[in-house]
Amino acid sequence: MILSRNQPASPCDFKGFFVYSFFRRECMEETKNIFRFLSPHEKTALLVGSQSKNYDRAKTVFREGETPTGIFSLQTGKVKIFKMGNDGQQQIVRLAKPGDLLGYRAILSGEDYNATAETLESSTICHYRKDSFLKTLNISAVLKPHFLEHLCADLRFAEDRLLDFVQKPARERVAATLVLLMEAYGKSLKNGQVLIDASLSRREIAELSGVVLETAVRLLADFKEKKWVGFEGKKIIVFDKFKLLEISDTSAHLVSWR
Amino acid sequence: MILSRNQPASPCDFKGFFVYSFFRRECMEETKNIFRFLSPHEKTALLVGSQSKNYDRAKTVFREGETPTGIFSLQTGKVKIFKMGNDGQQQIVRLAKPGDLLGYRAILSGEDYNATAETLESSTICHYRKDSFLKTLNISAVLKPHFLEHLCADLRFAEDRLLDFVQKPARERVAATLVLLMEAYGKSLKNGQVLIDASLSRREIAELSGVVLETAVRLLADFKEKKWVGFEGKKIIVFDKFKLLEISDTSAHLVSWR
DNA sequence: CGACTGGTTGAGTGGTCTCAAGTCCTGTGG
DNA sequence: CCACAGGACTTGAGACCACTCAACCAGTCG
Repeated sequence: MILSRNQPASPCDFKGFFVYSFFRRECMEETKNIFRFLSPHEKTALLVGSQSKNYDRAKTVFREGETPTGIFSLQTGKVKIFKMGNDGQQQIVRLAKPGDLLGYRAILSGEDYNATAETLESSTICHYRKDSFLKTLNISAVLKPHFLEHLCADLRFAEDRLLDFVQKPARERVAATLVLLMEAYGKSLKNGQVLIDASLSRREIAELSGVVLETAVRLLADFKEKKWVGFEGKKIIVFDKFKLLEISDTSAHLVSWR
Repeated sequence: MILSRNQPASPCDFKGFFVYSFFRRECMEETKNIFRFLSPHEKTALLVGSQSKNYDRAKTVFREGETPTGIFSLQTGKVKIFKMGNDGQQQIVRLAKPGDLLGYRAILSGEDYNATAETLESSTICHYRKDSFLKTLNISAVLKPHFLEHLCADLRFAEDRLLDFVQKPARERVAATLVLLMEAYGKSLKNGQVLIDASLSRREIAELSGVVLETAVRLLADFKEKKWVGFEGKKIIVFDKFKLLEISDTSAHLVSWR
């Protein structure tokens, strides 16, 4: 039901086994994630009921408070995971790129989603059914260690970010956001420049940085004026990534605002 | 080596098996944590090299950047886990109470500690050796699912807190800290009052809240003037927990206070 | 053409920080 | 017993960063 919220059901859904098998292939052979290391037997278990689906830009994959029906794998495209503050202000907590899994925390803890996932551009996402996934998790030797490690990494990331948000002023947080975007979606160009290959609105950059829209606009304009970044349509090119790294790591109040 | 940093080695260490067996009992039979559900065989594996140790107040259990030698279990006492910002400002990321495990994330991810653990009062802490723990993790059927769930809970906690810190003003963050302290260390008194049974300095409350010392002082004085809390020596009594919950606007899980 | 969305810039406000000057408390040594 | 040092805590004054509010511009879509 979650799947059908944003997209009409695939026109092929009713055609039975042949199409079903087609979905299975999409959800396994084109995937870059951990599941490609599963044994044939485990793959079979996992793929029961799996479905691949296309989403337009700005479509909701799952929503905070909903009960999960399975786990998602981002095959192509980009997705943001955000939480809604009680004043309506969104805070992006994570970015996903192809190969990333989505919604596994809710499945593993048996809770409802505590964040919302929305596509940043048109994306292909695979959905593995909850029972199939949990069954595979139990019989597989690689899956539990993988998720243990992955959760550890997520936790470290979240706690590092916590520190950043508490202690860093807006300027450093926006610089840190650009660094984060380089890591997630960056493509290296000539002479050390990096293209952030994602079309993010100013509001989304603000929501990543934990600042208000106008502040993000002003700081980006300032970065541009200083020739650290440039704008190419809706995309950002980083001219001086070392400067951004320096700013984002510098402690509060030592930065001069020339 | 970490263990011997704060406390001299136990005078009984050299006495061989008998004392060794004594440590084992302390590290298992008096523990409240997940390990009590292990089978005898698994317990045996886990307890190889385990040691119980007493720490005075304000002693470091492990330090950010160090390489872990094992996993810790807090038997009695209280411990804070904090990260150091690059301006020297500390940020407390978690509080531990008896039964909690410490340092498992570093072990599970194979990284160095990325936070420091320090006792808030004199505590008894058990240390299980890394190799013993990892071996037990592999042979046990309950341990991996337990840690998966636990990491999920930690991650949820960290992301919820991230949102709080970004979006909430100082007043709400300090109120949220008091709610957090009630959940961690609260003891119910008559007429719905709650004693926060921990001697925290104003600085520590500030570090929990992500505000500066003076701001924490001012806001606590304000809460006291409004008769929401009172001070009993270095401990805090919450007179009106509903008011604090309202102010902090937190989605606290309203746990029962012992 | 107007409505609308996304972006930009200006002005003013206020919350939180810094700095500084105290006060209270506790332990120590004379 | 007092004197005193040093730490924790408290309070005041001022600065400043980031927020809100508001106006405006540039596209785009109907």
